[in-house]
Amino acid sequence: MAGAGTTTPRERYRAQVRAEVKERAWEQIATAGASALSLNAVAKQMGMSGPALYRYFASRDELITELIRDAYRSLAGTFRGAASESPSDVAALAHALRRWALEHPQRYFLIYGTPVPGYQAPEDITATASEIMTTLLDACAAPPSDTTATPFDTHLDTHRQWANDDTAPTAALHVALVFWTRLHGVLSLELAGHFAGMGFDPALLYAAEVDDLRAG
Amino acid sequence: MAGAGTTTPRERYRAQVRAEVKERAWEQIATAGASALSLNAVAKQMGMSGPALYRYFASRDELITELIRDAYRSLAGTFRGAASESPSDVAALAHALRRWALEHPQRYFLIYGTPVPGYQAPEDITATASEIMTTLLDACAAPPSDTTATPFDTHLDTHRQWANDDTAPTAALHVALVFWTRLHGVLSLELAGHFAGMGFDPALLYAAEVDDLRAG
DNA sequence: TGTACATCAGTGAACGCGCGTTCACTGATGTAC
DNA sequence: TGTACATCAGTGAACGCGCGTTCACTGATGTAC
Repeated sequence: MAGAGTTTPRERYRAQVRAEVKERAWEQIATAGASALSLNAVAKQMGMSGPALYRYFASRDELITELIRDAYRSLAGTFRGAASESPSDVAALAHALRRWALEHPQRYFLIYGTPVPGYQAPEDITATASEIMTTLLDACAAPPSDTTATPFDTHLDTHRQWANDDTAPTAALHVALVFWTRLHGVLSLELAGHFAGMGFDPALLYAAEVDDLRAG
Repeated sequence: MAGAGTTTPRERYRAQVRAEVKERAWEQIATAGASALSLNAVAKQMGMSGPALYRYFASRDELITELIRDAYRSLAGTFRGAASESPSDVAALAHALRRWALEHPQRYFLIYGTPVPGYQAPEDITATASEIMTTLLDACAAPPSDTTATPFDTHLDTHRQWANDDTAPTAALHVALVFWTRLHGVLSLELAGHFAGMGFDPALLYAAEVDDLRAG
């Protein structure tokens, strides 16, 4: 009966408390920004004393790193789900990305927001990050159409370390990159509120950019 | 001789100290992030006591707001300069933007980085922000070519509050917007370090996106 | 040119605060026989 | 089923820290006559 998947009640309890700590931490980040995240405040909100949390996280830094890890995993999961549901469908990935970003703006900003100088993500996180990129690249593998190669395309062709896939067509690399930068451009301005009061519908701009990915 | 432009030695001194405070503040932001900015630390670095700075700034918040104001003004100035040097040249604006962003990443992030929840910029700052947009729109006024209007174009045509210019062609609105979102997409990922180790040259990707603005 | 006064820059002490984190301890939960 | 022990969650006190900000004060700089 005993196996790797077995969990004792205590283990279950620990996991539960850890999860609640993270939840409250996200709430706090949403309210006051990531830099204002405080273990003591989280503890208070859970009706516990500050030091109690040190049973669950070694330090404030570990908690934040864990949140970043979760954010990446959450996006990777969303991408994986969308890709398996609609294979080779770049637009499906694009809309999954937008839905995810609007649903979890704090997660989005923790990943793509202002970097904190000197912070270096642990290896497993960068691994998740590149899994995300791989999923995207796979979806772009079927090139949209035969367009003539631009100078940047020829550059990309010989600078493709980032794609763990030597066989990917150059056009796919390019599409994956502009997918990333263009959609991120719309999303980050939208989420940061820079479109507030401008009048147009960001969703339509986003959709227009998605359409352009094929044509571009 | 006495006029609005006259400055007493004391006024000049005040302006000088204020400027140095801001300079040190930018350094501190570059080193540890905007949220770590502290009046006391700035004072110490200037060889002064903490309370001394209250002669020059009413509060820490006022200093930060002033930095944001300066950042916007700096970008607006850069844009104005580029636009007057090369009128109607969107690519010139694009490269001015990139140069500015690479030269002042902290300023860039203070404007376009993760927003602090609840912060509302004072009116004169939003005015500078829209001056920036106006400069951009002007440069886009000469539409690149006669392309067929997309659904988003027709949407934009009736949702153009943001353009203080009812006469701007719809195509110009669209170009200005994607100028903004696409270039911001590349820049913010680049400055945040998300291209690190990927191997390709961000400058070429940026240039390719600039080229696409005409074609798109 | 010299004196009397007002202005203002900067200091040091002090306030209250919340933070991260350590530590010795209590009490509850689980384990072994 | 009951007892003896080990494990572990959580507490409260304490530490040192740096923060923003106020206040009474000193000393230098500028102004008026």
